[in-house]
Amino acid sequence: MTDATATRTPDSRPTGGLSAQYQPGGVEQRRYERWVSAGYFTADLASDKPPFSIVLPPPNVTGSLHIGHALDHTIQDILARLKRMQGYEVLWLPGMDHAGIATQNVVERQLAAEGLSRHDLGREAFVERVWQWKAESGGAILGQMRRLGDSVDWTRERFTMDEGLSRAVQTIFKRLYDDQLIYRAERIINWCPRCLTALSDIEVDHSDDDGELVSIRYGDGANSIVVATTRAETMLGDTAVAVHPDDERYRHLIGTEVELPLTGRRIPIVADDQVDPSFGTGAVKVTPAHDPNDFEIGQRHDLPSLTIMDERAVITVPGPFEGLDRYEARPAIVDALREQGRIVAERRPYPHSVGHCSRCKTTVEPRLSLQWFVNTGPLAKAAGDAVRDGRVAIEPVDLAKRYFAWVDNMHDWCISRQLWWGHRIPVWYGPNGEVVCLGPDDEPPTGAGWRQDEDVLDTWFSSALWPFSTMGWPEGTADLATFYPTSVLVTGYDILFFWVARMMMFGLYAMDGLQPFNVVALHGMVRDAHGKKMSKSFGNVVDPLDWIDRYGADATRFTLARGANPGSDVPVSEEWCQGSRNFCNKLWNATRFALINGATVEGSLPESGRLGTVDRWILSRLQHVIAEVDEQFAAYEFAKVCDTLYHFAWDDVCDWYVELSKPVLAAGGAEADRTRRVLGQVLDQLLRLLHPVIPFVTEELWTDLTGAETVVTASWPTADRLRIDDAAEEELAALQTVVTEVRRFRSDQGLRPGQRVSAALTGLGNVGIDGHEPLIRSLARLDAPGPEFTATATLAVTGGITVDLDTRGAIDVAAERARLEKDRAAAEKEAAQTRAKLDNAAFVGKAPEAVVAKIKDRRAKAEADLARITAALNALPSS
RNA sequence: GGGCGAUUAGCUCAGCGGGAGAGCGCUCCGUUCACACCGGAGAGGUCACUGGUUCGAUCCCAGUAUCGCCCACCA
Repeated sequence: MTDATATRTPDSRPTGGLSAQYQPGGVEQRRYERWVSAGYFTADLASDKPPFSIVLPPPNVTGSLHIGHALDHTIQDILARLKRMQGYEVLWLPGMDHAGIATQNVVERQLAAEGLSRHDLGREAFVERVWQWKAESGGAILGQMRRLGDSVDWTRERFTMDEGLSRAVQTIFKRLYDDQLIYRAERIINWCPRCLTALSDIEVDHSDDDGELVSIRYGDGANSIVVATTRAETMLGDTAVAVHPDDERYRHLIGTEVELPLTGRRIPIVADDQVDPSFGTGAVKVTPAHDPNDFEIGQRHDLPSLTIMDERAVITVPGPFEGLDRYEARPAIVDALREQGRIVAERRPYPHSVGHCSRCKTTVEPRLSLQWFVNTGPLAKAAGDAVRDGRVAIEPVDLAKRYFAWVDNMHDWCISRQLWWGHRIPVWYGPNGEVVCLGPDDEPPTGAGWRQDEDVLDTWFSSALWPFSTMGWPEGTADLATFYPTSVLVTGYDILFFWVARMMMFGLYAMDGLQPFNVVALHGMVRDAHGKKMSKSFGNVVDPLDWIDRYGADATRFTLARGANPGSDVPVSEEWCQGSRNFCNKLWNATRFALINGATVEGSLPESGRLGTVDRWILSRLQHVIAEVDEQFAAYEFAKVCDTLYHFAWDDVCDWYVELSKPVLAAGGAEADRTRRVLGQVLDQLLRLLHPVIPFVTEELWTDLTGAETVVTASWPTADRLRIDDAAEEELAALQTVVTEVRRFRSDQGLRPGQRVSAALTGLGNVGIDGHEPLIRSLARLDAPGPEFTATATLAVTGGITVDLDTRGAIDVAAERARLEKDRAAAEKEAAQTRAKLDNAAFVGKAPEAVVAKIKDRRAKAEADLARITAALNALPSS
């Protein structure tokens, strides 16, 4: 012991004698650096262990890790550390995402603060600037991961814009292009007039906004028709009015033309099934260039598409509205129409669903535009089938429904973005309309007039390759051969569509049908103590570093893991984090106690036959806990793992086993030696079990306890059936009941804990704990009856055990009577209930035998209790 | 407009066909030599509502109400 302590600072040592409190700060930093330098986290390709691999969902290089990342990383680290201990060769591959639009926005905002725009810098200089920013921001994120304790393989760190990953992007782009799964087309896409780029469908958030529904008369006299719209400004681009073919009101107008107000243009009235006759007037204005529905109608009827706004949603139609923004144009046009008497009805407010850019919240403008798309049909089919046929399991299974709903109804994916930060589309256009898609090793065409496509790819395009691009694809690397498919993907359900589905599509496509992961373990979002979403505006955001600074990484991790039920959101609060900190401290002190008292892991564990009940009991409990925790881990039930270990550590080990061991250790001798060995064993195993969740404090304690190098690579405990001891567990349960009953009596009687009371215990032999009378006396603070012993109170404990106490007038008879009467009422109720059940022939006839037997036991116990309590009541002196 | 989920102690949540649980909070007692980031004892719930199935329902089924989430091109 003294040898081991010599090299440590006193206040970070459990046995240092100074600190009764665990100080995480220094320990965590020191331990982490040692783990990394020792190479514990580096996956070894030469290993003959079975592989276990996880790729870290790459955080965006924008900004820093938030508490949601901390949850995501904690869960992955738990799995990585668990599997490492279970004998797998673990690869947990870290990295970051360039996060195209998000990062570009951040840097553009910085530039704006300097009064510059990206155009002032030019493309090359701007991209250079983003790289600089990435260097700073990325470094901060890596630092945070170290603070959390992430056991990632730093030698394999990747970035989505790395050389290698860029090759992967270009390779798969070309392959998809050659397979005609990528195409360029003019389509209605979601356009953000602020970010000035196209967006995919899932980058648009819909919300109900207040608008105005105006009804406008097109044409004059008998041939006029009234249309309703929330977007009056788009009427400048109308090229038709559509009605339902069966609508009697308008049948006579189909095929005729009306004059479009304010424009002097005449537009046709067409019949289309898509029109709902019951909505509004049953007549729809058709603006093919600015509405996805209208675009489809336009296609069916061969209507022209008139683009009336530029990329900033400013009206470009020559005339009085030219130069007006869409929101300025709307009232201006309504006013103009009103002047002409064409507004026949207005409804305001009129709430309707409007799409917003998920990045900047600007209202999206549907826009006809030439973009690149992925033909998702065959890819999505494969992605759905892989889950349907069980090759990929989604945990929890409920969320698979959402997954299917998405992949089975997927639209083509718009992948081009009018940004500068990202993977440039590897397509070149020639002077005579040539289009060439280049692979990574192809030389760009030379000669006058050739130019590369200006656009970059959706950031999720490269993310979709992450599980294999990070391992060296398209080269056939050893990493791929060993670690692909990855074992499990851990991520939040919020990016099931953004990322998971797309990794499935591209993984199956690029890796010849091999899925990117075998299991998708989805967790929820971190929320505040009242289940509310965390948001900056609400002021309830938790910074994980703040908690790590004040309570330690272990406490932060435990708090998150403790709330992580599969698929459900995780509420956290500072109070709970304090509770987790307290738990770590409890372990610290329990181990300190053990070390002070000479607990050891040396030598073999004595056979059960040589151990006392208490030792056999705690070892038996330990086996149950190991088995439970294994099951819970296998089901990704991290909250339950934490709960199981928390209660075993605190209740069984600290509150009972340590207390019960004190008199044994104090007595010394061979039994004390055996208990020192058992105590060492229990803590050894407990600390291993806890290590995946709280790696730092367990490392510190375990290495002290065992003298071994590290718990990181220690073996995972296995449950030993032979140590399960039902008899010992029953005996301990009885012992605990006796002690608790006496304590309750003392508390009810207002007897101070220090006040000695002599008592006679009888009936302990009924449950085989007569040998433990000294222990019971010690825990319940009961003296042996002396020569002048007089029983003044009788405690009837379950199981036929009686405690006669000599309280010498200290007893409050009225209180004791009240207490006993309460107990009697409870016993009576229980007796009556069980009796009624057993008297019910239907129950006895139909219920399973075990249930009936259980009820019989309960009745017998209740009746025995009743008899004893009644006797005790009768024995009470009349007050 | 579809789909999914939730409703259990003051708060946040487990549980789930046969005796209502945890953490935190609350009350009382405590300077017992691992720990006051502690120990001991306790209070607190007709398990949303209404029906049904069953010997038996917090748990299964149907409906109702409230809340939440996801998806959606109804002008």
